Amino acid sequence: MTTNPKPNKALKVKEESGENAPVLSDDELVSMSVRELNQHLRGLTKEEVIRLKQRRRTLKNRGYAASCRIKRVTQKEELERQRVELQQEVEKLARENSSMKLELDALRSKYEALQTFARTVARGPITPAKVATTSVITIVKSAEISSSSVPFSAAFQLGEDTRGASGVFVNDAQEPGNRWTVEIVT
Amino acid sequence: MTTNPKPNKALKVKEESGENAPVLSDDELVSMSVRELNQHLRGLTKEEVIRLKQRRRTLKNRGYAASCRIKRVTQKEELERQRVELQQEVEKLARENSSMKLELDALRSKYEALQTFARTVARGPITPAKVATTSVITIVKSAEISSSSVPFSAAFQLGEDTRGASGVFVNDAQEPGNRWTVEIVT
DNA sequence: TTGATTAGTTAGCAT
DNA sequence: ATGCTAACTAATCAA
Repeated sequence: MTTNPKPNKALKVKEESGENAPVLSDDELVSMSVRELNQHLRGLTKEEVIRLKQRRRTLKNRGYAASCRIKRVTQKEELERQRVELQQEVEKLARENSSMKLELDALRSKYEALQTFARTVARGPITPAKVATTSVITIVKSAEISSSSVPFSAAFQLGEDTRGASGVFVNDAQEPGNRWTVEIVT
Repeated sequence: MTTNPKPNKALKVKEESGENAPVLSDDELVSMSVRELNQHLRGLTKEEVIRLKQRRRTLKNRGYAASCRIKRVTQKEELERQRVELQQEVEKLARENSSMKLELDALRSKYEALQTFARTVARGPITPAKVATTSVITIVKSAEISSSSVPFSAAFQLGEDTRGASGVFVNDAQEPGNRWTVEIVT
């Protein structure tokens, strides 16, 4: 009764109407416009009209149910697709992340090594008597409210009593009135 | 016929059997074991047995259909939950990523500056020949949010091309990690 | 009226 | 026999 109710009912209607030659098939009936349907309804019993309309409604519902199922599985597939996509993105970002972490560590090591070297070198030539400490000062331009600041570093040698320092720094676009933030690293 | 076939059928069975006192309710029938069912089947017509078994099957199927739908929506909710979770993870990783990128850039700048300094120092002591201009630099300690800052001045000699400078400055309580704002007056 | 959705029914497959 | 699922039907809701 579930798999093939169409032929049964179709035959029923045909027999009962028994008037026009091309008796309505399910496809015809379901895809007919209301106007067309009314034309086919001429000369039919009230009961027959009702039955035909009901069959049409049932056929329509069958289609609605089918599209509803299709929609359901489509949405599910879409969700699964997104899940795979997001998982891949997570993996990609995680890879980038760990490689950057490595790069950062490596650079830190290089930096510290260079720092050690710089101290060693600076201690020699430049008046060994007064120089007691060497510091690296990071100067960050802060013209506005941070954000697009151009970091830039310079090195200074501090005086013996840590109350004086001299050094050399290089920067670009050095203009009067500019403001910088200085971080004394060591 | 779809919404309430149970009471009808249940009554039918009751009336037809008309033997045992507690006529089977749907709940009883569907939750009964096969052994129990067989006991209730004693003294019934073959047809009645078939009908009862069929009703039991239908009731079971009703439950199966319900659990099937529940499973369907549960899976869908689970997929959506995972989607949200993955999206959050992506955002988190992206944030970590960009902050590390910034850190990396800053460290690269520091590294290059230190490199420049190291070359300068290694080349020999500060060469007075290059100094062309003298500037006064005001350094203001800004440990917190300005306000109680202690201004303090120092003098620097700027390089001829304004791309290099060397000088001496004095400050109080010079500690590693402090932050300063440097204003180049001239 | 039309379309979408839910619950119940049946058929069919698999265990 | 039991459980699950697809398709269908009817009921119901919304536009």
